Amino acid sequence: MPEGPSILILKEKVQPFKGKTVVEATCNNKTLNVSLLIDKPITDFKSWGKHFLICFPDFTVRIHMMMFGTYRINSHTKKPPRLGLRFSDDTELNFYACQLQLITEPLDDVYDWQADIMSDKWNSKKAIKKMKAEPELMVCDALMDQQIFSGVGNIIKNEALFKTRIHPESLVAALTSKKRNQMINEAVKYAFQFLEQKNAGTLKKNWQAYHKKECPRDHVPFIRKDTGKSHRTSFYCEVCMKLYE
DNA sequence: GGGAATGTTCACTA
DNA sequence: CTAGTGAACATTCC
Repeated sequence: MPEGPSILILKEKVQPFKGKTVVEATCNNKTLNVSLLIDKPITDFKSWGKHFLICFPDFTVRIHMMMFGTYRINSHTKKPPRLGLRFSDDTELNFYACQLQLITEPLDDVYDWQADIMSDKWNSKKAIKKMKAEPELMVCDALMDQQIFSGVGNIIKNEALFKTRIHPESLVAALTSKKRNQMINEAVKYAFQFLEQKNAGTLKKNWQAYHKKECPRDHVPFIRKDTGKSHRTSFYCEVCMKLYE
């Protein structure tokens, strides 16, 4: 479910609920005091990378889908939802297997919108600055760092590195500035392609690296390895992807 | 049944 | 104190 583009799709789908007032709210664990939501209007939906934000007048409910989160709009599954919202016109929103958090601070104090790769406030110069502050970071970890590239997940990481021919264990400081800029631009570009392809149902079909067995360029087996301090799986080709170190 | 997977945080140890 | 490890959560598929 996660990765930034999927959250944008969710945000788009719930637009009809903007302005509706919650008449009933349930939570299948104790992570959110749902009585706070009763009779409160949803003022907006926002997102920051993988965070989905339901805004109310005086607070925000943060939903993180983690690995397995799902949702249903105007329907539900057999299991009680982690967060279930019902409205007076008999419509409902249900979220499952997700992490909930109440945010009472102003969102501008909590989130650096310029770090969200899919936001129109995205600022690549700021990301470069953050990368320069951690020169020993491997690029696989840098891309997955939500404070630098909010919204990037393991799929976007693998596809962007393959397309730009950068070995995932390359060090940030060793990249040429040209290569670094290519990597950043490709991550952003692919995130939007991800969005389009997911909507078209062609996402998996278009993967060139993620979970692939061999390199489509060189037809040699991909290396599949836990990389970096994040220990997330990378799929890469030692023939065409250069290691900068 | 075991293992893996689009993710993150926290407790614990060396 | 810090870096690294393992656990925890939760779901579905093979």
